[in-house]
Amino acid sequence: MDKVKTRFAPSPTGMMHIGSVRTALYAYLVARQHGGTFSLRIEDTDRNRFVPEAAEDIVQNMKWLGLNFDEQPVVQSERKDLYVKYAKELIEKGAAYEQDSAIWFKMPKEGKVGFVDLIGNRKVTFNLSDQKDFVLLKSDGFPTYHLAHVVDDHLMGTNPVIRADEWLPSIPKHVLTFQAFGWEVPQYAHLPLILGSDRSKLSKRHGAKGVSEFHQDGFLPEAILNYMALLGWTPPDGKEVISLDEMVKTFDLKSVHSTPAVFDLTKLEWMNGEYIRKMSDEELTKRLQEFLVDHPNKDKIAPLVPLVKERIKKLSDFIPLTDFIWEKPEYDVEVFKKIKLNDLDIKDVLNKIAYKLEEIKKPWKDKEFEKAFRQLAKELDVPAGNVFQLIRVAVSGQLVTPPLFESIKIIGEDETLNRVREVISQFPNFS
RNA sequence: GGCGCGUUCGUCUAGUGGCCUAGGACACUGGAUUCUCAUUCCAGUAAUCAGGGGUUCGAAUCCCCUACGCGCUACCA
Repeated sequence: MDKVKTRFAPSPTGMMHIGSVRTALYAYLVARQHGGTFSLRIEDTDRNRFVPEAAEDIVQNMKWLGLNFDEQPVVQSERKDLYVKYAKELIEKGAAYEQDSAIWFKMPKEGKVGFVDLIGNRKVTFNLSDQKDFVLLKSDGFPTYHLAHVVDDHLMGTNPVIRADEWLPSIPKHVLTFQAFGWEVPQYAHLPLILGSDRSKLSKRHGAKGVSEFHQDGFLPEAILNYMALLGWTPPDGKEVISLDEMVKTFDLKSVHSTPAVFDLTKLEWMNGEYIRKMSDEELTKRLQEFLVDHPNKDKIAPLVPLVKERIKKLSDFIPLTDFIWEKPEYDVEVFKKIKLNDLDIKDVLNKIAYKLEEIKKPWKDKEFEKAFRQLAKELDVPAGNVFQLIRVAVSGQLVTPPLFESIKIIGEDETLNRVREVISQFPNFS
């Protein structure tokens, strides 16, 4: 391939969709690995479906994902005159005609159009007898996708054209239009569709959200990119967790396959967790602070980061896991009842715990703390884990938390003791 | 209906005529570690390669047919 130039060309009819990330990514990778250019084109020629905020949403999400453009975005609605000019040129050339104040392309009725798709090296042939004339320029003066695609990609020098598989049936229109202008037909790569769990085209009803919603849910851009890349392509060495830079080196359009892939949120979550665990504590802290913009204690989270790192799959998981650190939890008797203490009285055990806590020398140390309560467990003839579990619930109100000793150190000796006492007074008999 | 594309474990996939009685990852199950959860580590369940015909000494891999799925069939993209 010589002078590679790719583009991502979404239409702003809604917020940027997760499925389009893969199209954008592949186009980006092809450009980068060939030292070519990558650009954005906003295809806003359908005024009925136009959503004003959508273009900005797309630009922001591409930025967040790190898929940077090499030039100013092309906005089709700003170059209406251009399409009118070219549509008229086709009339002059006898390839188009005007009817009902729209300009139509005249499709030949005989012959075939064939081309070879970069994906899967598929040779596809269409019989022109199945084709119909189609509109190039609508009566509102805006071009259809077909005209805009041919004009823009010729003018921009796009090669190869990377787009979704749903465009494949339109190939005869596009090839013939390029030829009518006397322009070279670019190479095409039609990417297989991304499907929902019911195997139909991925859409909102599958719970497939916009990119910015994944952002809000606490997904990392690198994990999203990595996961989406795997939908249709496997890195040569089979290693699935792979950075953008590595992808640029090893990606190959020819090894992308032509089979539609089902989007699997569970695997994306796993991938996100992999990236979180791989990060340094400092980096994770920074990312969490950026994510927790309105969190009142975001400046104090650093000591918690190593504690939660292995326990969160998404940045947002941090919140429910650490809420109890900052403020006294709401207690529920039922939660206490789940702890097995043989037939011992919960309140009785809590009193003993409070007593021990007062006894332990401050500042509390992990080992002494642990030793003290293992001994208490022995005295009570209860598994040590169950005693720790009681303390955990008394301190956090929850059965699942980050490691107890470290959490308590962050909460502080006084507050810990307060909470245990609070529980004792709040539930006189635990029944 | 017409045209087109596609079909390997539940999902993403490896595989381009013999290394495949089909390998990996996610998920799931069991076990080890453990103060809960998680992480980590081990082990396991799971595809007669959509079905049927060929070609070949030999096919998941090549050819044909059928079935099924999806896409397109707009002055939407």
